[in-house]
Amino acid sequence: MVDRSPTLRAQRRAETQRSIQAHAVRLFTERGYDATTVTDVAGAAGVSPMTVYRHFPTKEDLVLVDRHGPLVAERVAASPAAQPLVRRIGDALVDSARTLTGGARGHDSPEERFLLARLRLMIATPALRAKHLDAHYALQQAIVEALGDDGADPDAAFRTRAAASACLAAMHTALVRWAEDDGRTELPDLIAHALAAAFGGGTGD
Amino acid sequence: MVDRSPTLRAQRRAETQRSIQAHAVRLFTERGYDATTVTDVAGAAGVSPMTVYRHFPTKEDLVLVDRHGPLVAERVAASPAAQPLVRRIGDALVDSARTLTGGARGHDSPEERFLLARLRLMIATPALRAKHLDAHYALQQAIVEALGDDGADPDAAFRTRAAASACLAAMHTALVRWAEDDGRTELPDLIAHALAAAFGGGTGD
DNA sequence: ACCAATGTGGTAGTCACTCTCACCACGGTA
DNA sequence: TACCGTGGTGAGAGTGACTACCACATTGGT
Repeated sequence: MVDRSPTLRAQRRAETQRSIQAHAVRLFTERGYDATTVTDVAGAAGVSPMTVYRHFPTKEDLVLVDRHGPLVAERVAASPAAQPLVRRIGDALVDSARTLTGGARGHDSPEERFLLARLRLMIATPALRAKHLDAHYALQQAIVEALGDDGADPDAAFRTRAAASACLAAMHTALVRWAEDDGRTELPDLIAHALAAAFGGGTGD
Repeated sequence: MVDRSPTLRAQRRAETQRSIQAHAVRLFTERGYDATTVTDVAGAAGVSPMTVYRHFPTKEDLVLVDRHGPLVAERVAASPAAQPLVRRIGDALVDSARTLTGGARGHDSPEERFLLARLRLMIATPALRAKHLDAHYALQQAIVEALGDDGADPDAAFRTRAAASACLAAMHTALVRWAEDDGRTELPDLIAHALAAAFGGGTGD
């Protein structure tokens, strides 16, 4: 027999992980991030504080949004190499945001709303701001690798890194604005606007 | 009555503050940031842990470099308004770096070396990376205010913020490279290079 | 039915950081 | 000189994030 099943044990593990994060985000939005202890989260999820740390290395990771990486990397790699770097990266960021927020408004799946709740929590909570900025580091690395500027020429990697971090910073400005507007504005459009403001009018369609 | 004298009391306060930070930076560079406790720093400076927290709200603030703000703001405000935003901000960043690192090499004052030690510590220590990125937030705000885009048009402020954060992110890439190279490269030149990579060749002289 | 792997809980501990109370040197005033 | 108010400091207890070590139980393969 080929072991096709997700081993049922892994299923349980994934389920508790999902449960912990769901309860965490709920409590954070209800009481606030600082006012909620890890023990509270553990209690709400019906597990011990230990288990929380087994699944999420830090309290901040309970909110961290990590799905951008592969998506952005894929888009960047697929973008036409003739375009300037910031254009390629900028378009990838806008496209990814469009995908993650569900393209046009209308079909807000629960999963999608959960994603946006985490994102807004991350941006609106001062204690998480630094971590969120730091998270863009991983994204930057993913972009550099996707563009293949990683190995040979260190200067090419440096310049790619500079362009990527600049694009991500502009995007972050858009995220902050989006969180402040309480989501009334369309995130992809805001990102395109921020990129245009930083790199000139040609980046966001 | 306005108390005009430095009051000798304030002098003592400033002195202990200087002493605490000096011992902190020394211990951090010797043993590493994580391996040094606040109690260690307090002991080395001959004060109680309480006193450390009275002067520096967090352990991270013992290393934080805060002098860029006013300097960059001043340069940005003085730059010609005809230039595009990223050019004005970029030039201000390069000029400020040149000033803070002592222009040409040669006259490394003790104070200046201390500044650079803190800066390198800040960048090379993973635990401080997030804080350092977060510190650019204050810089970004200073730039927005210096450009006077703060009040009337919210969109102008947004675009300025996007441009400023993008410039700062590019600069941060240069800082990382500089720290990795152990200071062998000239910081202002690296910043100019990073800005050029992100915004096109016209930004760094 | 056995055994190893793995997810989990408990306890104790470290460290950053806060709060509260008391001390005392410094500052101006009588 | 004597007198207080202010402000920098110290000591202690306490909270919360996070870790290390050990024990227990369930799962998965033999």
